[in-house]
Amino acid sequence: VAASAGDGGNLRQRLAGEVQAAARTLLGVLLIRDDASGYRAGRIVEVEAYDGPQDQASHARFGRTARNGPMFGPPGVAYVYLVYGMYSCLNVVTGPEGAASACLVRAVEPVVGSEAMRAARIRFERGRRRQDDPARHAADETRLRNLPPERLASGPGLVAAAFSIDRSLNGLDLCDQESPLRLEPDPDGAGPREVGTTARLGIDYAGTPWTELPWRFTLAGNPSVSGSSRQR
DNA sequence: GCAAGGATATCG
DNA sequence: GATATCCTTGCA
Repeated sequence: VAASAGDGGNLRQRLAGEVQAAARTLLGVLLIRDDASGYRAGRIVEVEAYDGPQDQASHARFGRTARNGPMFGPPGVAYVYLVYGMYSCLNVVTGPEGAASACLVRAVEPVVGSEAMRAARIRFERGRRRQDDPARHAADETRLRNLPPERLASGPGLVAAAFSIDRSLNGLDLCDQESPLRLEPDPDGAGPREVGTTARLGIDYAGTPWTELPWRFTLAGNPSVSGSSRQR
């Protein structure tokens, strides 16, 4: 990745450090989607840190594989993978090249284009089901049409659906202001804020101490943090 | 509590 | 090549 001028380069530099610091840096940063489905922007409010091959919760724990290649590359690049056969998850690669650390973007608070996000969620839900059950589709659409904006991207799979993210964006440079998916500083996010920390979710296989480390970071009290209805 | 769903890592 | 598992979600 070529060094780029301006904020993108600055952000990349801040992502190049320790993954926990990078995770805190990402909180409040704007995720921008600029494609044919409409401009969308949201504030990152929840991330998890994954710290390279020694971290037994990380995809890098088996070393470099066909899937996790971007994790070993330069910071500020997207690592997108498919989980549970149906949801894409967006990670921001962190640390110096070769470090294989990354942050999973778990929740985003919509700022601009929430209706485009809703439309993308509906498209995703339509395409998800193999059997075409019209009644089920109608129920899904009703649920999504009634969803409050702050719940449109309040989970890792939901972030991907709302921002039309799939593995075709794997390896994309998120710090390049020309990218159709990118990161930008939030001019309104510079104020005081409280960062919450908990253990990471969905990694029971990792064993101690990895399951217990407080490496999930949230903007405390933000309505778009995932699992407010089922907090762990 | 569990089904949906496909790629992945690992084993043979 | 087969199979257990997975950084999830929403409904029964």
